[in-house]
Amino acid sequence: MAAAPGGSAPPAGPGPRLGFSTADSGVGMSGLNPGPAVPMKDHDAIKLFVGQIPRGLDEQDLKPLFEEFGRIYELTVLKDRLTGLHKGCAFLTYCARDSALKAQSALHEQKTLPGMNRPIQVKPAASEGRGEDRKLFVGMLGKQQGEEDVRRLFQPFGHIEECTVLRSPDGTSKGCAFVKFGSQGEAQAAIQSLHGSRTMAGASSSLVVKLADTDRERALRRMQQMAGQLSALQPAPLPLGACGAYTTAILQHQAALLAAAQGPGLGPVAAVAAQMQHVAAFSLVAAPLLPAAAQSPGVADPLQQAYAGMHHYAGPEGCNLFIYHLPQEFGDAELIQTFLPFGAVVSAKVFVDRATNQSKCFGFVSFDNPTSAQTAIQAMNGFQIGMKRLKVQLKRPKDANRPY
DNA sequence: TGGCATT
Repeated sequence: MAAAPGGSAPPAGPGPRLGFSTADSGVGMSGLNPGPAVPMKDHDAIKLFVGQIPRGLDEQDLKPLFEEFGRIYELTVLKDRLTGLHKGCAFLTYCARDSALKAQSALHEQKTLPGMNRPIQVKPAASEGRGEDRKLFVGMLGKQQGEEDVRRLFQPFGHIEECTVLRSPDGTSKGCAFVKFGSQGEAQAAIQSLHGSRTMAGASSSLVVKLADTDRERALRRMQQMAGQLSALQPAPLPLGACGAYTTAILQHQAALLAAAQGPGLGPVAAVAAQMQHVAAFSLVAAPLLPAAAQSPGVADPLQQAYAGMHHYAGPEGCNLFIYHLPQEFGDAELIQTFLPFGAVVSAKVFVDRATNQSKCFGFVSFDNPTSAQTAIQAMNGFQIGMKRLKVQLKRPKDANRPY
């Protein structure tokens, strides 16, 4: 009855939104233009949670208490979704951020409403987050796009508190950025409208707009990355393991080839031995570093130097291979292991379909010198695995003309 | 026939 919204509202003009909805989520459409009939709120407005409200008070009763601090944009008493019972609390958004701050400092724990045992609570709603819920990670940007370009893109959705394009030490963009909005609603609106909506010039896929990692997620990601790099650098026990069969077959094949290439006098056994030494030498570099990594992952140490090679990707032209017809189950680590015997692998990447997480059965391997690349082509091009034969050739340069 | 990234 008193619940009828607008029942006693002023007949004309933009009045505050006094609702009785069972709003229980901070996510709303309030970031979008509410239209001419309702007041505008600032982009950096804060949604307040109001607690310790007597059950007898509805929006109209509460309005005078809060209006004292500024114009109200929205005031909603929370009701139980099923029973419709007053839950003793409300969400309150002022048009101006400043009003919310004033109301909070004047009211929070400062007075107790009639019939209540505890003082009123006025504080930012949990949905406002601590900043994490308003901060976006933006991926698949063009490398030439700077902060201003990103701002232009996100400006329509609200007040941008901070905008940072991630860059390598040399200043080149990593193709991603962080954008922090004034409110969670604005951030959500940007995600809805922009994620996947377009492909920026120079990007390989459509724009990514999502919530940024929390600190905890970031720490987890770090650990996973480190684990991945360790497993890639650490050759699996050769006769065993998930890809043992492949590795063994490949080594035998390589042994035969090398034996032929090196002429008489050096048989297959010696060739295999030479490769094992190569692999062993690699292990000697990696293995002693493992305990250090486990104990103090944050310390800058030789481990980071050992990995440094994996961070600068492109070898010069002639060092990069394109490999097609990889087994479906081949990942980066298997690719590295497969090509490690031919030289120092600077990077190896199997391409994965983003939607399905399945390998696309092709990838790239970069060596630190062209001779290793050529040796790898000679040894591995046409190498049969199951029904398929690997195609191993120099990667086509970016600007190469594409034959149909 | 790449470099899909997390201050």
